[in-house]
Amino acid sequence: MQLKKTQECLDSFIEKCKSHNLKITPQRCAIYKEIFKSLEHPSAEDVFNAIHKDYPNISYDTVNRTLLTFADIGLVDIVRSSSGPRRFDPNTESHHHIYCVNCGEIFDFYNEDYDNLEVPGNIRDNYDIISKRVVLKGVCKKCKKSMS
Amino acid sequence: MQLKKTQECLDSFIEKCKSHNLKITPQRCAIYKEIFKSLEHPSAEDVFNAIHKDYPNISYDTVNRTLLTFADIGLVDIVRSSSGPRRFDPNTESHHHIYCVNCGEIFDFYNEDYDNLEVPGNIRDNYDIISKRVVLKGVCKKCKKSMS
DNA sequence: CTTTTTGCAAAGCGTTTGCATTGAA
DNA sequence: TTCAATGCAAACGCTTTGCAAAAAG
Repeated sequence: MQLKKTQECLDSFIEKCKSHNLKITPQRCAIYKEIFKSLEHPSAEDVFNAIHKDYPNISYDTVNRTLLTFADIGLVDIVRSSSGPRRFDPNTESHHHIYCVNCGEIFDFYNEDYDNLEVPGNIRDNYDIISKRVVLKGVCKKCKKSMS
Repeated sequence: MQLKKTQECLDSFIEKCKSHNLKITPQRCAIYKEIFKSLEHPSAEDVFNAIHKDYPNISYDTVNRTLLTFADIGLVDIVRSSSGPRRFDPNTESHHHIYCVNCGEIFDFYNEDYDNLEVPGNIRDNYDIISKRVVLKGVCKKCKKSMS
C-alpha cells in the first residue's frame, strides 16, 4: 500500500518532469523522494544531509538547484521566512501556517473556511489571485513552558 | 496638522525607547522618521539610502541594527520573504498582504473580516495567538500587461 | 550525438560580529 | 563618568554563477 503510493507519486513526478523537458536523473529522484517523506519544511541543507547518507556523491548545489527547479514547476512551494536559509514546502495543497515567534517552527494546518475566504473586490479587480493563505503568529506550548 | 501628527509620533517613539532603556540618538530618530514616511516595505538599504542624503555620516550597520532593534521592541514588523534582503514593515496595525509573484511587490490592505477570522480550536489549544494575517498571492495588473 | 545536468570552486550578496571610538544620560 | 550606541572592517552564511566533465535521451 505504502509502496504503491510511493510508486504512484514517482510516476506523477516523472510525468511532471517530462512535461517540462526535465531529465530524470537519480539525484532528482532521490531529492523528490526525500522531500515527500518529510512533513517538515526542510531547507536545502536539511535535504542534503538526509540524502547524503544514501548518495554520498551528491553535491549540495545539486540539491539546492533541484529544489529551485521543483519550485519552478510547482512541485514544491517556497516558504517565506524572515531569516535563516530558505525553506521548501513539499505540500502544495491549499493549507495554512501557524508559526511560533520563539522557536521559528512552522506548522501546516488545514481549514476549509480559510480556503474559501472571500477576496475583497478591490483586490480582485487589480490582481489575478493564485492562492490564499492564512498565517498565524503565536507561541507554541513547548516554548510557553520553557519561557516561564 | 501634519506637523502635529509627526510630533505626536515622535513623542510616542521617545516613550517607547525610554521604556526599553534605549537611548535617543539622532540616528534612531532619523531612521524612525524615515520609515514612517514611507508606506512601502523598505529594506535596510532603502532606509540607508533615503537617510544618507541628510545624514552623510550614518553607517549602513547602524541602520540595519536599529531596524532590528525596532523590530525587537515592536515598533516595526519584519516581513517574511522568500528571497532578497529582509524587509521591514513600519505598519504594525493589523493588516494583510497581497503580493505579486512576478515583481515581488507586496501591498498592504485592510479588511475587517480578515481581522476577525476565527482561529480553529485545535490551534487555539496549542498556541497563544499573537496575530493573524491573510497573505494573497497573485499577479498584479502591471505584470499581467507586460507578460502578454 | 546533442543537450541538459552535475559537481566543484569561486564570486556575490546580505547579515552579523568584534572592537575601538563616540556620545547620551 | 558610565554604559550603550556608533562606525568601520572583517567574518560569516547562504545563494548564485561559470565551467569542464558526466550522464540522459
